[in-house]
Order: sequence, then structure tokens, then C-alpha cells
Amino acid sequence: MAIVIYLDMDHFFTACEEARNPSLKGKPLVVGTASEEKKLRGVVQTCNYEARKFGIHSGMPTSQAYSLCKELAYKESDDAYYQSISDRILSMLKAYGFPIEAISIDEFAIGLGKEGYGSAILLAKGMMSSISSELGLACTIGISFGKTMAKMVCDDAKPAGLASVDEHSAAGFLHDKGVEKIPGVGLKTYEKLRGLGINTMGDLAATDPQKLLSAFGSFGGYLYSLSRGQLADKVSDSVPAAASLSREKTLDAPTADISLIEKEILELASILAKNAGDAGLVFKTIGVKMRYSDFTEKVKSRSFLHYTGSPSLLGSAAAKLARSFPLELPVRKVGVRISSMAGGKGQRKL
DNA sequence: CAATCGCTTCACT
DNA sequence: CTAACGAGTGAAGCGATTG
Repeated sequence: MAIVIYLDMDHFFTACEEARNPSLKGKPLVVGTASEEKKLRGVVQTCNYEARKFGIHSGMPTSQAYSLCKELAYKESDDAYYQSISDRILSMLKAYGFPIEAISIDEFAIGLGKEGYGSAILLAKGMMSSISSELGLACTIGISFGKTMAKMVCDDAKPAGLASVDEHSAAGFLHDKGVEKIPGVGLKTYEKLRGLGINTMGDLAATDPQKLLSAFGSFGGYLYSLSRGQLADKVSDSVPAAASLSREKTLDAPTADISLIEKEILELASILAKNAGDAGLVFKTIGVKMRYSDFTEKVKSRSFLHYTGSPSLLGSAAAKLARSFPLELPVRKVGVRISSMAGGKGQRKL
């Protein structure tokens, strides 16, 4: 039974900002999606623990965060910088020689071999202290018999924690835990579960699995086995190829001017084409998204007959698609997406 | 019937 | 007081279509 070490960086983006600007430490700080000048039009991506004390959380409109805390410090998200630190963490972890899955920019799952919980904890302590000493960043680690279990143990131990749950302690760990703590359960699924009278993992484990399958499909099977401590999902050593890539942008002001919209679309298409090219990706489907002033969204997409990586083809196809949208309402956000991709590092089988 | 298409829904930071 | 506030990215699922 291979043990999984799940490592999650603590408030990663804000911690990175604090690392390069220590004067921010100890003050409430958020990293948001928008530039400094337009910060009130964006949302909070990450906030440090000082900011959380005010009730600020990720996804919250930045304007609302400011109404909760006047002295809030703000930084615009700098993805390239965070990614470079993430890369350094990954290479430090790889040095241990175990299979590693980079779950996201700030989460990593490490699959051990024959090591038991004792050695897993020692390894985890080593990882935490080297990340702390080399990068000045804190993380939390959860250890368990499956990837999802380890993630939940990790979430529970935040921040700067280290915890493990083995086969024998799993039932106790899970029993009273709310279903909203399950990875993959968001607001909608939570409400649906509550509607069925299922509030805790214990409730879930006592539910007829057939009922879960009919209500949630294959996701119901995941919920059931997880709740019974029987989900030992393994760390996959290979990185699954991305299925799609997109870029979107909120306009300075909502507009129904098609030439202005088209200009933004072409801009995004060119960025996207560059990103795809850098990653060695070709694609067969392109999509355009518009969010109107009333926040309703429309998506249209078209597929080519063959794979392409051509920036000009992406641009012209996206612009053409953009012109086919209704413009009764002004548009406040536009996006361009590519999907049905092939190529990249892990060359997909076709 | 399986794969693909166009689109919607949902989760998460 | 209540409603409005509200970015960006990606995966999965669904019904319709097609070979």
C-alpha cells in the first residue's frame, strides 16, 4: 500500500510576494487579478492569514475586501514569478527520487514505495524544512494511503502543519467531517447533498451507493469510496496533457462596438497562439466567449478539419466567430480558447 | 455505437 | 436595508450529430 505525501504551499501567491518584499509580512495582503489601478474591478486570488482574519477569502471581489479592511495591501498577480518558484519547489522534491505529480502551481503529490508512515513523516519534515530554508516559504503536508485522502488530511492541518492518517484512523478522521470539505465538492454539489440529508462523511458512508450513483453518476462512486476510507488513488508519474488553453480579459468599459471587441479578441488570440507555440501545442478547436453587462455569458466554438498552430488562422477564426455574437447588450469581458489539442511534452496518442 | 461537436455547468485560486 | 459586488482558468458532462 503505497503512501502519498501531499504538499500544499500556504497562501502561495501572497507568500511569494512577502518573500520578495518582506516589509509586507505581518500585514493583511491580497493578490488580485487586476492591475493596481483597476484593482477594485477584480477579485481576490489569494490572501494571507492576516487578511483572512477580516473575513476576506479567495474569489471575493476586491472592492468587498477593501470594505472589510481599509489598510489592505494589494499586489497584482504575477504568474510567471509564482511559476518560477513552483518550478524550484518541484525540482527540490524530485531530488528525493519518488514519482511526483504537480497537481497545480502550489500543490504536489509524492508517491512513496515501501516506506511506512514513520519514514513518510521524516521525509515530509525534510521537505518542509528545505522549502522553508531555501525559499523562505511555508507549506503544509498531509500523509495518507491515497492522494485524495492525503489532500484532505493536508487541508485539515493548514497552515504550517504536518499530519498523517492511516488505514486505522481513517474512519475516525472522516466520520464527522462535513461533505463540503471533499475535493471536487463545491457549492452546487454541497447543496444537492444537503438536500438528500447528507451532511457529513459518515452520512455519505451510510448512504445506499446506488442512490449516489443515480444522483451523481461516476462522481457518486468517488464520494462513496472516499467516505468509506476505500479510495487509495495513486500518484501518476506522468503529467496529463492539458485539454484546453484559454485567455480572457475584462474590458476597460463595457462596449457594443464590434471593432473594439474584435481588436481585443485578436490581442488575446495572439497571446494564446504564442503560449500554445511555446508549449509546442497544436489545436483543432477554437472558441470565443463573451460576458455581457448583465453577466450572462455566451460561448461559441468551431473546429477545423486538421490540427493547426497558426497564429493567423487562430486570429481570423476567432474574429469571425466574434462577429457572429449578438450585441444587444454591451460586452464587459471577452475570451479566446483552444481545445482538442495535441503535441506538447507528453505527445498524446492519436 | 463510438467519436466528435458545440455548449453549459462546476470547481478552485 | 438590500442588492450588487464579481477574474481567470480549466475539466467534465450532456445532448445532438455523424460515420
